[in-house]
Amino acid sequence: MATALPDTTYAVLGLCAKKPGSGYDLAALADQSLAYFWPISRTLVYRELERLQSLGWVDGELVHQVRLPDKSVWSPTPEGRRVLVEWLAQPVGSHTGVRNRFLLKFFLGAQMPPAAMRALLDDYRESLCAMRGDLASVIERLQGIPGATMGRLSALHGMRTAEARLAWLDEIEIELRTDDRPEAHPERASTGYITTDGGQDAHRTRRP
Amino acid sequence: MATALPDTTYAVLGLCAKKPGSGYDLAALADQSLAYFWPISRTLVYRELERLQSLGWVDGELVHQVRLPDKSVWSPTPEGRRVLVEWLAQPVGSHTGVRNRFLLKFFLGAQMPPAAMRALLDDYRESLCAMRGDLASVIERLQGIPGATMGRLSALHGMRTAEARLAWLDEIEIELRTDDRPEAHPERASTGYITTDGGQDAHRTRRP
DNA sequence: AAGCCCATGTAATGAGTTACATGATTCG
DNA sequence: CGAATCATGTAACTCATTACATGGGCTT
Repeated sequence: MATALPDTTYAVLGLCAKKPGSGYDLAALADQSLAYFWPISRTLVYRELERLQSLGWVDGELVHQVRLPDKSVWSPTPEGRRVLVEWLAQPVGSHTGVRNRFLLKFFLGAQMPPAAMRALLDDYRESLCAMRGDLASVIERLQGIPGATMGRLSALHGMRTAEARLAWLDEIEIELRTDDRPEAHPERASTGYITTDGGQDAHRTRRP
Repeated sequence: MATALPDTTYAVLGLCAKKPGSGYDLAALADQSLAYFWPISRTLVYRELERLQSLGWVDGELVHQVRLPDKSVWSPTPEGRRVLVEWLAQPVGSHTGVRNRFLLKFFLGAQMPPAAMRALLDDYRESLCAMRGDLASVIERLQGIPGATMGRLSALHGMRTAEARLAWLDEIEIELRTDDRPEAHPERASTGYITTDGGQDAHRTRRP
């Protein structure tokens, strides 16, 4: 078997399976839907369509337009639909390489002056609130619209996540107010790393 | 101002600010801590150290060892500490390009036969349970360890997120059992996209 | 006249991964 | 004797982004 294709390839395939369209169309649609949890740039859409075509998974129908440029409307081939369903059915696994910029800063943030940490947390709270609000209005709008179920439930997933993280902010607020942060002096502190080896600093260089 | 450096550069800088060490050490530490929310491969650590050195943000002290290979122990320069704090203080923004492989499949999953959707959800639940369990034990172990506060709270962030998503699974279970999924027939259905334009399919090609 | 929309790309750059190379030491 | 650990890389590759190019039509 050849090297596994990137998820983005299947994402584009899935998009034109939902609704056939030009590369431009699909990119615009991706930007309004998948972008929340799987951003794809316009250029990449074209590249993936090229690949999908060479794999025989999509087929382009040239559509002439009078006041607009001609375009190719892409839809999946039967084979394309088959591999899409196959890919969808494969388990997702837990380590999906999720990157969280906030946590990165938060974890390293013991170095920060308290005021900066304050600002970081406030900023995070604000963006979570905004996200919750946005998603709430999306959900409300999609209520009862046939065929919008998956979109609405995806938005709900994001909203529940945002809510939980806001609750987390309240939860840690108490703990950080006690200002019990010994790691503010890095040279003397334990690393505080999330390890599974009993709390000792692992991978210490063995001394001769 | 030159192009912004990737967050990973600051991540490595932050690591050796927490605890100076060889590239090997830092990679191992990253693998036990940051890997949960910011994975960095070993090779990349070396490349970033090189860059950090050329920027004058870290300094390497050569340490001779008798039974082990010599190594360079990296620590941040005063300038390095300054830019680290500066970077930490910058707001994180909401759209951090978070990718969620599960949501990608879930959203496109209207195409799937119900059994495959079932499998996808069960799989997701299982990995969330595992994650919650792992993080719970991490948190318990870090209880009361001085200097482990940030690590513990980061783990708590992950646990709360996992809990909320498990609750989301329960929440949607009811809705999906009704089997009201008109988008199972893509050709006839609305796209169900998360848009902000009033629920109509946007970017339709204007007809002449 | 300026500027956006539709439509399709090219080119350059950069981030990140995986596989591989090397070589001493130490553990089972 | 083989495997793992410590230590530092090189090489090749791929995903993804950003900037740029082109050009007709429509809006203000």
